[in-house]
Amino acid sequence: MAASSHRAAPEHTHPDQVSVLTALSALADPVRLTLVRELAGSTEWSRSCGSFDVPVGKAALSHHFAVLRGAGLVEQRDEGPKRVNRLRRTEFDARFPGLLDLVLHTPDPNP
Amino acid sequence: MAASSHRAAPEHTHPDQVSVLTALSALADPVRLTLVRELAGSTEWSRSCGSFDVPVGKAALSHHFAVLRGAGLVEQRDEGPKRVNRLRRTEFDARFPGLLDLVLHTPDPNP
DNA sequence: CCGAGTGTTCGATGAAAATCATACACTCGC
DNA sequence: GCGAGTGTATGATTTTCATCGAACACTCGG
Repeated sequence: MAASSHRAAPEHTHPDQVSVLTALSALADPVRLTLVRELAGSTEWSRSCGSFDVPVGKAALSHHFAVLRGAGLVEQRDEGPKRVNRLRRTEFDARFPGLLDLVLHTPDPNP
Repeated sequence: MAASSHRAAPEHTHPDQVSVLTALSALADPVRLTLVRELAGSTEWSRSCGSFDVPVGKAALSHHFAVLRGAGLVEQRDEGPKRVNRLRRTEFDARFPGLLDLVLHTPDPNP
């Protein structure tokens, strides 16, 4: 039979149901910004939650991924014991054109 | 002689010195989002701080304008006893192309 | 020179959000 | 079925942020 997880599938919010305020709030955090950027530079479904280089414990990390899911930014799927991620580029771009590009390609000012 | 204020001129931050995180954080607040939107629909320098329809006291309002100034979103000038505002559209657009348009023209999802 | 109008500053308060430590749930290789 | 690896849930702590009230500063018209 098909290999399937007995674990509860994570709840996802489609970008179309996300308000501007929620989208901005989700991105207005240094840790989540790092996650999104690192995710954008990786192949889809290639990164598990624990594979990101952020200075927080795994509980906080789990929380941040929940926020990103709720903002329609990230999709997750269970793969064995790991939960792998994908940036919802096309869907999010359709809802908020240019926002991801901006966040990904705008360099910080010189101090 | 030229009419001049003896009041301390407000400190302004140019959008070029603003980080993505700061810009997003400034916009990720319901009150400030309202201010920016209302400002976008008005003639430049036509709105004093107190002329906005937001449900906060004047102390909080003053704080929000300080944040908007710090994010390079708003420019202020003293005009008599009032402090009048202007949305820094061109400059902010040059630094964060599309962000203001997005914030101003993206409708909220149907509940 | 007063008084009304307008904003800012300060200190305190309260609510929201991030974080942690711990305990739990699930998957898989051995 | 154990045990390691991975992520979630819960509860407590901390930090951050928005807010308010009151006091203060400035401008202008009388």
